[in-house]
Amino acid sequence: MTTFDANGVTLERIREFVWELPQEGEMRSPARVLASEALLEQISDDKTLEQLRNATHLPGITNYAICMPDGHQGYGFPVGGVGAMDAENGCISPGAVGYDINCGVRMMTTNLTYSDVQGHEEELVDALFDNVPSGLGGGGIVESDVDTVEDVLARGVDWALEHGYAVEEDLLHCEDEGMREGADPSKVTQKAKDRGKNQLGSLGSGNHFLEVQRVTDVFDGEVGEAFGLEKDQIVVLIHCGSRGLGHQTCNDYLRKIEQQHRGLLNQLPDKELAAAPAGSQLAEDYYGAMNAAINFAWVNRQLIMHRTRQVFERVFDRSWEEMEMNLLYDVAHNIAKKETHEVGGEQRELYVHRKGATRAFPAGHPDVPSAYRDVGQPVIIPGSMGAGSYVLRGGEASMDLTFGSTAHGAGRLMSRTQAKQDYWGGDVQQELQDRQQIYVKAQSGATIAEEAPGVYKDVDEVVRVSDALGIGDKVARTFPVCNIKG
DNA sequence: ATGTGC
Repeated sequence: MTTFDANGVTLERIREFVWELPQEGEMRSPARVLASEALLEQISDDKTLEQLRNATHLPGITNYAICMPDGHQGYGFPVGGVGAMDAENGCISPGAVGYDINCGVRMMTTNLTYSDVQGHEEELVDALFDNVPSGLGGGGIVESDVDTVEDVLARGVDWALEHGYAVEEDLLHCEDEGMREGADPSKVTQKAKDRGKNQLGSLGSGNHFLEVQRVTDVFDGEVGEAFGLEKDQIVVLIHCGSRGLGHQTCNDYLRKIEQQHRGLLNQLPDKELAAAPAGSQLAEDYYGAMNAAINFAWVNRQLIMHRTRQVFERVFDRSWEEMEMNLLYDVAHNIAKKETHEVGGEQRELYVHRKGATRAFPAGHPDVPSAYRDVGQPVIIPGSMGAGSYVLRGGEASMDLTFGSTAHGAGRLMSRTQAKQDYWGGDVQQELQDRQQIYVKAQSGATIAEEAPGVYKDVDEVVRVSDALGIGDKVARTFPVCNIKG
């Protein structure tokens, strides 16, 4: 049998791109890594595999703890990790959702082509940078009070529709139609709401960005047509999350779990995996608060998209409707959700944790919006700012292999600290412009260094694995035109 | 990811 050894963890090759860590000791399930050998090499000297093994200690973990092709180490649970825990006898873990609750991506299509934008790149990037709030701290598109935040937490994009920041079709092209059931604003702390009230409609920092892109390849014409994608078309990608509100919510519940469920915590190999037992009051409270933070993030991306439409109207002197600036889809890649999956021939209700992983439901699944039901849900996988992105569609194998999930990005190769030692923001920015005609504007040079293309894995390789496994199939590829970030 | 720590 072919094996792969790294950092005291031995993986067995099941078949191409499928590697298994057999169950042993205190593990409650085996673990699986979905990767090529090249991608495995890149996680062989950090804590990714150890964290994946630790995740199998969580109560109620079902089938396998799974690492997507873009996986890398995170807080307790790998980024690129999927863990489905029994919703009655298992648990829910904030560290397996991620600090940035409903960090996610949306893509907006247009009827502009690359030639319409060429020559206007600098004007466009400046206008976007001046009008879309970014960077650390406060200042959003909507300055709200705590009452407004509570409305947003409860209703999600429905709030944006009522206030003229969205049209009906935007809701239909969003997971959960932009409103998570079970959101309970009363379970979000006052401190979290205070942090969120002046951040509605802001990108934030780190890997968050707004990027104008052009479609360079359509691999599947039929699905491309269903998604409204054509070669040379201009699209806009928005990547951000729930800002300080989600971060505070994660932190608040980690502390509460540490206080109230010490027994379970002491059984786990890593304190960062802190989990609330399914059925406990705290599990219900976290789920209500997390769902509310999910709604906040959806409104955040909606407001940024609304502002982007206005910026394009000014730059191109046409209405956004005329430019057909429609939402293709919005995907969440840091969430947990109660879902029903077939396990060993029976239907089971599970808390599916996707941390740096994207839902990838195939054609025919009732949760895929009707516009895409025949082809599968759109999956958006951003690469680095020098590489562009992919649009996939949920693959037939995802329900069997990954609880309906695939990758969420290229995946980091090195820490932010290391990145700042290796790169200088201004140089990276200049090179992108000179060599690839990509215009980048950021609040901080340090952010550009931290997000330099060289700190990311090869998104082509990540997507190759997803496509080959049939969990997410290639539909189209894009390349950056201009990018704004924090 | 983050008013850039526990």
